[in-house]
Amino acid sequence: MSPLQFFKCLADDTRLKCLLLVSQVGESCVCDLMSALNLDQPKISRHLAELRKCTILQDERRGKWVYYQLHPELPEWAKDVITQTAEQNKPYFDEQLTTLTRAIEAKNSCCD
Amino acid sequence: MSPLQFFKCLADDTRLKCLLLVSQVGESCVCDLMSALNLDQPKISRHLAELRKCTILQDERRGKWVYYQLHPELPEWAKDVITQTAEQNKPYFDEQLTTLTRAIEAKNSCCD
DNA sequence: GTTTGACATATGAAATTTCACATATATTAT
DNA sequence: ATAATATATGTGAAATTTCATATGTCAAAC
Repeated sequence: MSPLQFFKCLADDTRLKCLLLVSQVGESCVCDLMSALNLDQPKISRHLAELRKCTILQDERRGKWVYYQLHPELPEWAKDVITQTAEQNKPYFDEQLTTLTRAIEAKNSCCD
Repeated sequence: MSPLQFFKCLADDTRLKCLLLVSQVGESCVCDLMSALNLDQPKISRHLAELRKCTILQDERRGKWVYYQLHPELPEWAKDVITQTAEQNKPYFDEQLTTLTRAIEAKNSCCD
């Protein structure tokens, strides 16, 4: 993966937030990202597809749900960029992270 | 500077290469970047202006020439992203770096 | 003060990206 | 087999970004 392609993927608000959220919580299903970001389903899905095609995220179907996580073969430098960005820019996605974490913990997420 | 704005700036081939080159050689004038990247003047200039407006690069006029360097107030995480990317993706801009370095060393750059 | 060289910016066209909406697919439940 | 839920994708329009060309600005040389 070229650095240009990588940064193009990070250059969109929806994709960047999805990526930072997933990197912080480990994995997330589409519906939880939907409600955390308060966006409609096709929009989330399309952006996740782009991250998937670039081998930045990996998807895994479990029953009706699809879970996304950082792709295990993502180069180290790219992983570092993502985690560094997440750690140092909490205000950018803090609100969404709180919503997402709360949903996961309370098991009141869509995936019950 | 928001991470989104930052990554949007890196999401263009010309800007990313300019940035990686400048980060590797310390500073560079516009004309040397022009010849290293083999691009016309307005194109380079416009992209440098964007990096300048985002406080990623800093410009400094010295006589007829304008020199660009990483902005000293760039947040650490952002500096790290740039240097990490540069170190781990040499093939992406190696050819241009060689040309640029050679021009600077030989003092046969435009700025004699 | 006119010219020359280095760089910046204005402008509209072209290319790219994003979007909303409709529709398709996959899995589970009935 | 049908329905319901979760997710993916096709499509053309809208928004954004990039580009080429022309022109503007600034500093040094004459």
